[in-house]
Amino acid sequence: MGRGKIEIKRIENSTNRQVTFSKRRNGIIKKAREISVLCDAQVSLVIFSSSGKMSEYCSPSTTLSRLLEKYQVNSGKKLWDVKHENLSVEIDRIKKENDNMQIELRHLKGGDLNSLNPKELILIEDVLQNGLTSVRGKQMDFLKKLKKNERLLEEENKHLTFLLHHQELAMNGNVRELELGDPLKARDFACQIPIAFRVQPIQPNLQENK
Amino acid sequence: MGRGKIEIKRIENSTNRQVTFSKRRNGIIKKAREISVLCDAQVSLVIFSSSGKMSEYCSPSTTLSRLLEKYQVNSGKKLWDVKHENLSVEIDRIKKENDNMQIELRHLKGGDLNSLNPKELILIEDVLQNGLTSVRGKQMDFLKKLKKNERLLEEENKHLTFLLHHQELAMNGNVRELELGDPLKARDFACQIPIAFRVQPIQPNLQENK
DNA sequence: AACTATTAATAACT
DNA sequence: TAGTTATTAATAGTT
Repeated sequence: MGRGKIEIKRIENSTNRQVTFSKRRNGIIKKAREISVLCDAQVSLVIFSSSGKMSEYCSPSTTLSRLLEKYQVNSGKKLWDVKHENLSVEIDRIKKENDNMQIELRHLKGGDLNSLNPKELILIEDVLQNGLTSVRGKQMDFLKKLKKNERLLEEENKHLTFLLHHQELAMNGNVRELELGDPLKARDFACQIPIAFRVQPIQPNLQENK
Repeated sequence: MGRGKIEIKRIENSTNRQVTFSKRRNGIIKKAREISVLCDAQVSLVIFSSSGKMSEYCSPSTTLSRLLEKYQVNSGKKLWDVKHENLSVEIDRIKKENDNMQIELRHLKGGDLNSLNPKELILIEDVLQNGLTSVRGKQMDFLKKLKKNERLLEEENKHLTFLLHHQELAMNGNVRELELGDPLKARDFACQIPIAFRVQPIQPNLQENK
Protein backbone atom coordinates (compact mmCIF):
# COMPACT_ATOMS: atom_id res chain seq x y z
CA MET A 1 0.00 0.00 0.00
CA GLY A 2 2.09 2.77 -1.23
CA ARG A 3 3.90 3.81 -4.32
CA GLY A 4 5.41 0.38 -4.39
CA LYS A 5 5.57 -2.84 -2.50
CA ILE A 6 8.15 -3.05 0.29
CA GLU A 7 9.89 -5.96 1.90
CA ILE A 8 9.27 -6.38 5.60
CA LYS A 9 12.79 -5.90 6.89
CA ARG A 10 14.59 -3.21 8.80
CA ILE A 11 14.61 0.14 6.96
CA GLU A 12 18.25 1.12 6.82
CA ASN A 13 17.77 4.79 6.05
CA SER A 14 17.34 6.38 9.44
CA THR A 15 15.16 9.29 8.34
CA ASN A 16 12.98 7.01 6.33
CA ARG A 17 12.69 4.63 9.25
CA GLN A 18 11.68 7.48 11.54
CA VAL A 19 9.01 8.67 9.11
CA THR A 20 7.64 5.23 8.51
CA PHE A 21 7.56 4.67 12.27
CA SER A 22 5.47 7.79 12.80
CA LYS A 23 3.00 6.89 10.13
CA ARG A 24 2.67 3.26 11.05
CA ARG A 25 2.46 4.04 14.75
CA ASN A 26 -0.52 6.27 14.06
CA GLY A 27 -1.97 3.57 11.91
CA ILE A 28 -1.62 0.79 14.43
CA ILE A 29 -3.00 2.93 17.23
CA LYS A 30 -5.96 3.77 15.06
CA LYS A 31 -6.44 0.05 14.38
CA ALA A 32 -6.28 -0.66 18.08
CA ARG A 33 -8.92 1.93 18.81
CA GLU A 34 -11.11 0.61 16.03
CA ILE A 35 -11.02 -3.01 17.14
CA SER A 36 -11.74 -1.85 20.67
CA VAL A 37 -14.86 -0.02 19.60
CA LEU A 38 -16.09 -2.27 16.83
CA CYS A 39 -15.60 -5.57 18.63
CA ASP A 40 -15.87 -4.59 22.27
CA ALA A 41 -12.30 -5.75 22.79
CA GLN A 42 -9.80 -4.72 25.40
CA VAL A 43 -6.50 -3.74 23.88
CA SER A 44 -3.23 -2.60 25.30
CA LEU A 45 -0.54 -1.40 22.97
CA VAL A 46 2.86 -0.14 24.05
CA ILE A 47 5.39 0.95 21.47
CA PHE A 48 8.95 2.11 21.85
CA SER A 49 10.63 3.63 18.85
CA SER A 50 14.25 2.74 18.16
CA SER A 51 15.15 6.11 19.65
CA GLY A 52 13.31 5.19 22.87
CA LYS A 53 10.22 7.34 22.46
CA MET A 54 7.18 5.67 23.96
CA SER A 55 3.62 5.59 22.67
CA GLU A 56 0.71 3.71 24.13
CA TYR A 57 -2.88 2.91 23.66
CA CYS A 58 -5.26 1.31 26.09
CA SER A 59 -8.95 0.63 25.61
CA PRO A 60 -11.04 3.15 27.51
CA SER A 61 -12.98 0.37 29.24
CA THR A 62 -9.95 -0.74 31.23
CA THR A 63 -6.48 0.15 32.45
CA LEU A 64 -3.10 -1.31 31.67
CA SER A 65 -2.82 -2.63 35.21
CA ARG A 66 -6.13 -4.46 35.05
CA LEU A 67 -5.35 -5.80 31.62
CA LEU A 68 -2.01 -7.12 32.78
CA GLU A 69 -3.67 -8.71 35.76
CA LYS A 70 -5.94 -10.57 33.34
CA TYR A 71 -2.93 -11.34 31.20
CA GLN A 72 -1.22 -13.10 34.07
CA VAL A 73 -4.27 -15.12 34.98
CA ASN A 74 -4.81 -16.04 31.36
CA SER A 75 -1.27 -16.85 30.34
CA GLY A 76 0.00 -18.18 33.63
CA LYS A 77 3.06 -16.02 33.12
CA LYS A 78 4.19 -13.86 35.96
CA LEU A 79 5.08 -10.30 35.09
CA TRP A 80 5.87 -8.89 38.49
CA ASP A 81 7.07 -12.24 39.60
CA VAL A 82 9.80 -12.80 42.10
CA LYS A 83 9.40 -9.76 44.29
CA HIS A 84 5.71 -10.28 44.58
CA GLU A 85 6.02 -13.96 45.33
CA ASN A 86 8.67 -13.34 47.98
CA LEU A 87 6.46 -10.86 49.75
CA SER A 88 3.55 -13.28 49.77
CA VAL A 89 5.72 -16.03 51.18
CA GLU A 90 7.04 -13.66 53.80
CA ILE A 91 3.52 -12.70 54.81
CA ASP A 92 2.49 -16.33 55.19
CA ARG A 93 5.56 -17.06 57.29
CA ILE A 94 4.96 -14.15 59.62
CA LYS A 95 1.27 -14.92 59.92
CA LYS A 96 2.06 -18.44 61.01
CA GLU A 97 4.52 -17.14 63.55
CA ASN A 98 1.83 -14.77 64.69
CA ASP A 99 -0.71 -17.51 65.16
CA ASN A 100 1.68 -19.62 67.19
CA MET A 101 2.48 -16.75 69.49
CA GLN A 102 -1.17 -15.90 69.85
CA ILE A 103 -1.92 -19.44 70.95
CA GLU A 104 0.98 -19.46 73.37
CA LEU A 105 -0.11 -16.15 74.82
CA ARG A 106 -3.68 -17.37 75.22
CA HIS A 107 -2.48 -20.47 77.00
CA LEU A 108 -0.23 -18.50 79.33
CA LYS A 109 -3.14 -16.23 80.13
CA GLY A 110 -5.24 -19.25 81.01
CA GLY A 111 -7.39 -19.51 77.88
CA ASP A 112 -8.17 -22.48 75.64
CA LEU A 113 -6.71 -24.94 78.10
CA ASN A 114 -9.13 -27.72 77.17
CA SER A 115 -7.05 -28.62 74.14
CA LEU A 116 -4.04 -29.39 76.32
CA ASN A 117 -3.03 -32.58 78.03
CA PRO A 118 -1.64 -32.78 81.58
CA LYS A 119 1.98 -32.78 80.42
CA GLU A 120 1.51 -29.63 78.41
CA LEU A 121 -0.26 -28.06 81.37
CA ILE A 122 2.74 -28.78 83.54
CA LEU A 123 5.07 -27.15 81.01
CA ILE A 124 2.92 -24.04 80.98
CA GLU A 125 2.72 -24.05 84.73
CA ASP A 126 6.51 -24.09 84.90
CA VAL A 127 6.79 -21.19 82.51
CA LEU A 128 4.26 -19.20 84.48
CA GLN A 129 5.96 -20.05 87.74
CA ASN A 130 9.34 -18.95 86.37
CA GLY A 131 7.82 -15.76 85.05
CA LEU A 132 6.20 -15.07 88.36
CA THR A 133 9.46 -15.67 90.20
CA SER A 134 11.30 -13.26 87.90
CA VAL A 135 8.64 -10.60 88.12
CA ARG A 136 8.49 -10.83 91.86
CA GLY A 137 12.27 -10.77 92.02
CA LYS A 138 12.26 -7.57 90.05
CA GLN A 139 9.60 -6.13 92.32
CA MET A 140 11.75 -7.07 95.26
CA ASP A 141 14.64 -5.17 93.66
CA PHE A 142 12.46 -2.11 93.42
CA LEU A 143 11.41 -2.51 97.00
CA LYS A 144 15.00 -2.79 98.15
CA LYS A 145 15.94 0.27 96.19
CA LEU A 146 13.10 2.22 97.74
CA LYS A 147 14.09 1.06 101.21
CA LYS A 148 17.69 2.05 100.55
CA ASN A 149 16.63 5.48 99.35
CA GLU A 150 14.49 5.89 102.40
CA ARG A 151 17.42 5.12 104.61
CA LEU A 152 19.63 7.55 102.73
CA LEU A 153 17.00 10.22 102.97
CA GLU A 154 16.67 9.72 106.68
CA GLU A 155 20.42 10.07 107.12
CA GLU A 156 20.44 13.16 105.01
CA ASN A 157 17.59 14.55 107.01
CA LYS A 158 19.56 14.03 110.17
CA HIS A 159 22.55 15.75 108.65
CA LEU A 160 20.49 18.68 107.47
CA THR A 161 18.81 19.03 110.80
CA PHE A 162 22.20 19.03 112.45
CA LEU A 163 23.50 21.72 110.08
CA LEU A 164 20.38 23.78 110.57
CA HIS A 165 20.75 23.61 114.29
CA HIS A 166 24.37 24.81 114.14
CA GLN A 167 23.39 27.58 111.79
CA GLU A 168 20.82 28.81 114.23
CA LEU A 169 23.34 28.80 117.00
CA ALA A 170 25.84 30.73 114.84
CA MET A 171 23.18 33.21 113.79
CA ASN A 172 22.15 33.91 117.31
CA GLY A 173 25.79 34.50 118.27
CA ASN A 174 26.35 36.92 115.36
CA VAL A 175 23.17 38.81 116.00
CA ARG A 176 24.23 39.26 119.52
CA GLU A 177 27.64 40.50 118.30
CA LEU A 178 25.90 42.84 115.82
CA GLU A 179 23.86 44.24 118.61
CA LEU A 180 27.14 44.96 120.36
CA GLY A 181 28.15 46.98 117.24
CA ASP A 182 31.11 45.26 115.61
CA PRO A 183 31.12 46.25 111.86
CA LEU A 184 33.84 43.74 110.87
CA LYS A 185 31.93 40.78 112.28
CA ALA A 186 28.76 42.03 110.64
CA ARG A 187 30.34 41.84 107.18
CA ASP A 188 31.60 38.35 107.91
CA PHE A 189 28.10 37.26 108.83
CA ALA A 190 26.61 38.56 105.60
CA CYS A 191 29.04 36.44 103.63
CA GLN A 192 28.43 33.37 105.70
CA ILE A 193 24.76 32.86 105.03
CA PRO A 194 24.88 31.97 101.32
CA ILE A 195 27.63 29.45 101.95
CA ALA A 196 25.64 27.81 104.69
CA PHE A 197 22.56 27.46 102.50
CA ARG A 198 24.60 26.11 99.62
CA VAL A 199 25.08 22.89 101.57
CA GLN A 200 22.10 21.30 99.83
CA PRO A 201 23.11 17.66 99.44
CA ILE A 202 21.78 16.05 96.34
CA GLN A 203 21.01 12.37 96.44
CA PRO A 204 21.41 11.02 92.87
CA ASN A 205 19.73 7.72 93.69
CA LEU A 206 16.49 9.55 94.29
CA GLN A 207 16.19 10.53 90.68
CA GLU A 208 16.73 7.02 89.39
CA ASN A 209 13.08 5.91 89.43
CA LYS A 210 11.22 6.25 86.16
CA MET B 1 -11.84 -0.99 3.13
CA GLY B 2 -14.36 -3.51 2.26
CA ARG B 3 -17.55 -3.84 0.33
CA GLY B 4 -18.70 -0.68 1.98
CA LYS B 5 -17.64 1.92 4.50
CA ILE B 6 -18.47 1.19 8.11
CA GLU B 7 -18.97 3.44 11.06
CA ILE B 8 -16.56 2.90 13.93
CA LYS B 9 -19.04 1.83 16.58
CA ARG B 10 -19.84 -1.39 18.33
CA ILE B 11 -20.99 -4.12 15.91
CA GLU B 12 -24.30 -5.28 17.33
CA ASN B 13 -24.52 -8.58 15.45
CA SER B 14 -22.61 -10.97 17.64
CA THR B 15 -21.46 -13.31 14.89
CA ASN B 16 -20.38 -10.44 12.75
CA ARG B 17 -18.53 -8.90 15.65
CA GLN B 18 -16.74 -12.16 16.31
CA VAL B 19 -15.68 -12.51 12.66
CA THR B 20 -14.54 -8.92 12.39
CA PHE B 21 -12.58 -9.35 15.59
CA SER B 22 -10.73 -12.33 14.17
CA LYS B 23 -9.85 -10.57 10.96
CA ARG B 24 -8.82 -7.31 12.56
CA ARG B 25 -6.88 -9.04 15.31
CA ASN B 26 -4.79 -10.77 12.67
CA GLY B 27 -4.40 -7.47 10.89
CA ILE B 28 -3.25 -5.54 13.91
CA ILE B 29 -0.83 -8.25 14.98
CA LYS B 30 0.61 -8.24 11.50
CA LYS B 31 0.97 -4.48 11.71
CA ALA B 32 2.68 -4.79 15.05
CA ARG B 33 5.15 -7.29 13.66
CA GLU B 34 5.78 -5.10 10.65
CA ILE B 35 6.52 -1.93 12.59
CA SER B 36 8.79 -3.96 14.85
CA VAL B 37 10.83 -5.20 11.94
CA LEU B 38 10.71 -2.20 9.65
CA CYS B 39 11.40 0.44 12.26
CA ASP B 40 13.35 -1.47 14.86
CA ALA B 41 10.63 -0.74 17.38
CA GLN B 42 9.65 -2.61 20.49
CA VAL B 43 5.98 -3.38 20.60
CA SER B 44 3.74 -5.09 23.07
CA LEU B 45 0.17 -5.81 22.13
CA VAL B 46 -2.34 -7.56 24.34
CA ILE B 47 -5.88 -8.09 23.14
CA PHE B 48 -8.88 -9.57 24.90
CA SER B 49 -11.91 -10.34 22.83
CA SER B 50 -15.31 -9.56 24.28
CA SER B 51 -15.61 -13.27 25.05
CA GLY B 52 -12.37 -13.12 27.05
CA LYS B 53 -10.04 -14.85 24.65
CA MET B 54 -6.56 -13.43 24.81
CA SER B 55 -4.10 -12.72 22.02
CA GLU B 56 -0.73 -11.13 22.33
CA TYR B 57 2.22 -9.96 20.39
CA CYS B 58 5.59 -8.91 21.67
CA SER B 59 8.60 -7.85 19.66
CA PRO B 60 11.16 -10.64 19.52
CA SER B 61 13.90 -8.32 20.79
CA THR B 62 12.31 -7.99 24.22
CA THR B 63 9.82 -9.43 26.67
CA LEU B 64 6.61 -8.05 28.07
CA SER B 65 8.19 -7.77 31.51
CA ARG B 66 11.13 -5.74 30.27
CA LEU B 67 8.89 -3.59 28.16
CA LEU B 68 6.62 -2.86 31.09
CA GLU B 69 9.62 -2.03 33.24
CA LYS B 70 10.59 0.56 30.62
CA TYR B 71 6.97 1.69 30.51
CA GLN B 72 6.99 2.44 34.20
CA VAL B 73 10.25 4.36 34.02
CA ASN B 74 9.06 6.26 30.99
CA SER B 75 5.53 7.09 32.03
CA GLY B 76 6.10 7.38 35.76
CA LYS B 77 2.98 5.28 36.19
CA LYS B 78 3.12 2.37 38.54
CA LEU B 79 1.68 -0.85 37.25
CA TRP B 80 2.40 -3.39 39.94
CA ASP B 81 3.97 -1.23 42.57
CA VAL B 82 0.56 -0.47 44.02
CA LYS B 83 0.00 -4.08 44.89
CA HIS B 84 3.58 -4.31 45.95
CA GLU B 85 3.15 -1.43 48.27
CA ASN B 86 0.01 -2.93 49.77
CA LEU B 87 1.85 -6.13 50.54
CA SER B 88 4.66 -4.19 52.14
CA VAL B 89 2.22 -2.30 54.32
CA GLU B 90 0.57 -5.57 55.31
CA ILE B 91 3.95 -7.02 56.21
CA ASP B 92 4.81 -4.04 58.35
CA ARG B 93 1.48 -4.27 60.15
CA ILE B 94 1.91 -7.94 60.93
CA LYS B 95 5.52 -7.50 61.93
CA LYS B 96 4.52 -4.85 64.41
CA GLU B 97 1.85 -7.12 65.83
CA ASN B 98 4.50 -9.82 65.99
CA ASP B 99 6.95 -7.63 67.86
CA ASN B 100 4.36 -6.62 70.39
CA MET B 101 3.44 -10.21 71.08
CA GLN B 102 7.07 -11.19 71.27
CA ILE B 103 7.70 -8.53 73.88
CA GLU B 104 4.63 -9.54 75.84
CA LEU B 105 5.69 -13.17 75.75
CA ARG B 106 9.20 -12.31 76.88
CA HIS B 107 7.85 -10.29 79.75
CA LEU B 108 5.50 -13.06 80.81
CA LYS B 109 8.38 -15.50 80.73
CA GLY B 110 10.38 -13.22 82.98
CA GLY B 111 12.70 -11.63 80.42
CA ASP B 112 13.58 -7.99 79.76
CA LEU B 113 11.95 -6.83 82.94
CA ASN B 114 14.39 -3.97 83.46
CA SER B 115 12.50 -1.81 81.01
CA LEU B 116 9.35 -2.01 83.11
CA ASN B 117 8.19 0.13 85.98
CA PRO B 118 6.58 -1.22 89.15
CA LYS B 119 3.04 -0.64 87.91
CA GLU B 120 3.68 -2.63 84.74
CA LEU B 121 5.27 -5.35 86.80
CA ILE B 122 2.15 -5.60 88.91
CA LEU B 123 -0.01 -5.93 85.78
CA ILE B 124 2.18 -8.75 84.51
CA GLU B 125 2.16 -10.41 87.88
CA ASP B 126 -1.63 -10.36 87.83
CA VAL B 127 -1.74 -11.93 84.37
CA LEU B 128 0.70 -14.63 85.43
CA GLN B 129 -1.21 -15.25 88.63
CA ASN B 130 -4.47 -15.60 86.70
CA GLY B 131 -2.85 -17.91 84.21
CA LEU B 132 -1.41 -20.02 86.97
CA THR B 133 -4.78 -20.23 88.66
CA SER B 134 -6.43 -21.35 85.44
CA VAL B 135 -3.76 -23.90 84.62
CA ARG B 136 -3.82 -25.32 88.11
CA GLY B 137 -7.60 -25.42 88.01
CA LYS B 138 -7.41 -27.42 84.83
CA GLN B 139 -4.84 -29.73 86.38
CA MET B 140 -7.15 -30.16 89.35
CA ASP B 141 -9.93 -31.16 86.96
CA PHE B 142 -7.68 -33.83 85.51
CA LEU B 143 -6.78 -35.02 88.99
CA LYS B 144 -10.42 -35.24 90.00
CA LYS B 145 -11.23 -37.19 86.93
CA LEU B 146 -8.42 -39.63 87.62
CA LYS B 147 -9.53 -40.02 91.24
CA LYS B 148 -13.07 -40.63 90.17
CA ASN B 149 -11.99 -43.27 87.70
CA GLU B 150 -9.88 -44.90 90.36
CA ARG B 151 -12.87 -45.07 92.68
CA LEU B 152 -15.07 -46.53 89.98
CA LEU B 153 -12.44 -49.09 89.14
CA GLU B 154 -12.17 -50.10 92.76
CA GLU B 155 -15.90 -50.53 93.04
CA GLU B 156 -15.99 -52.53 89.90
CA ASN B 157 -13.16 -54.66 91.20
CA LYS B 158 -15.13 -55.36 94.34
CA HIS B 159 -18.17 -56.27 92.34
CA LEU B 160 -16.22 -58.60 90.08
CA THR B 161 -14.52 -60.25 93.02
CA PHE B 162 -17.87 -60.77 94.61
CA LEU B 163 -19.28 -62.32 91.45
CA LEU B 164 -16.24 -64.52 91.05
CA HIS B 165 -16.57 -65.76 94.58
CA HIS B 166 -20.20 -66.67 94.10
CA GLN B 167 -19.35 -68.34 90.85
CA GLU B 168 -16.84 -70.50 92.58
CA LEU B 169 -19.30 -71.43 95.28
CA ALA B 170 -21.92 -72.29 92.67
CA MET B 171 -19.43 -74.32 90.69
CA ASN B 172 -18.35 -76.26 93.71
CA GLY B 173 -21.99 -76.98 94.58
CA ASN B 174 -22.75 -78.12 91.05
CA VAL B 175 -19.67 -80.23 90.81
CA ARG B 176 -20.68 -81.90 94.03
CA GLU B 177 -24.17 -82.46 92.66
CA LEU B 178 -22.69 -83.76 89.43
CA GLU B 179 -20.59 -86.12 91.45
CA LEU B 180 -23.81 -87.29 93.10
CA GLY B 181 -25.12 -87.98 89.59
CA ASP B 182 -28.03 -85.64 88.96
CA PRO B 183 -28.38 -85.22 85.16
CA LEU B 184 -31.01 -82.44 85.38
CA LYS B 185 -28.85 -80.21 87.60
CA ALA B 186 -25.87 -80.86 85.35
CA ARG B 187 -27.72 -79.38 82.39
CA ASP B 188 -28.75 -76.37 84.45
CA PHE B 189 -25.15 -75.75 85.36
CA ALA B 190 -24.01 -75.82 81.78
CA CYS B 191 -26.50 -73.10 80.96
CA GLN B 192 -25.59 -71.02 83.94
CA ILE B 193 -21.96 -70.37 83.15
CA PRO B 194 -22.34 -68.19 80.08
CA ILE B 195 -24.89 -66.01 81.80
CA ALA B 196 -22.63 -65.55 84.78
CA PHE B 197 -19.66 -64.51 82.63
CA ARG B 198 -21.79 -62.12 80.65
CA VAL B 199 -21.93 -59.86 83.70
CA GLN B 200 -18.87 -57.94 82.50
CA PRO B 201 -19.55 -54.38 83.62
CA ILE B 202 -18.18 -51.82 81.27
CA GLN B 203 -17.16 -48.49 82.70
CA PRO B 204 -17.53 -45.87 79.91
CA ASN B 205 -15.77 -43.17 81.92
CA LEU B 206 -12.56 -45.12 81.69
CA GLN B 207 -12.30 -44.54 78.01
CA GLU B 208 -12.74 -40.80 78.28
CA ASN B 209 -9.06 -39.88 78.69
CA LYS B 210 -7.27 -38.80 75.56
C1' DA C 1 -12.91 -20.53 5.20
C1' DA C 2 -12.43 -18.30 0.67
C1' DC C 3 -13.61 -14.47 -2.46
C1' DT C 4 -13.69 -9.76 -4.05
C1' DA C 5 -15.34 -5.07 -4.35
C1' DT C 6 -14.22 -1.45 -1.90
C1' DT C 7 -12.05 1.32 1.47
C1' DA C 8 -7.91 2.38 4.22
C1' DA C 9 -3.12 2.67 4.79
C1' DT C 10 0.96 4.14 3.35
C1' DA C 11 5.69 4.53 0.36
C1' DA C 12 7.50 7.57 -2.39
C1' DC C 13 7.37 11.99 -3.65
C1' DT C 14 6.75 17.13 -2.98
C1' DT D 1 7.90 18.21 9.25
C1' DA D 2 3.63 18.08 6.80
C1' DG D 3 0.77 17.30 2.49
C1' DT D 4 -0.19 14.60 -1.92
C1' DT D 5 -0.99 10.63 -4.56
C1' DA D 6 -0.20 6.29 -6.74
C1' DT D 7 -0.25 1.96 -5.17
C1' DT D 8 -0.69 -1.81 -2.09
C1' DA D 9 -2.99 -3.89 1.95
C1' DA D 10 -6.86 -4.69 4.75
C1' DT D 11 -11.23 -6.01 5.16
C1' DA D 12 -16.87 -5.88 4.94
C1' DG D 13 -20.05 -8.17 2.86
C1' DT D 14 -20.79 -12.12 0.35
C1' DT D 15 -20.54 -17.06 -1.08
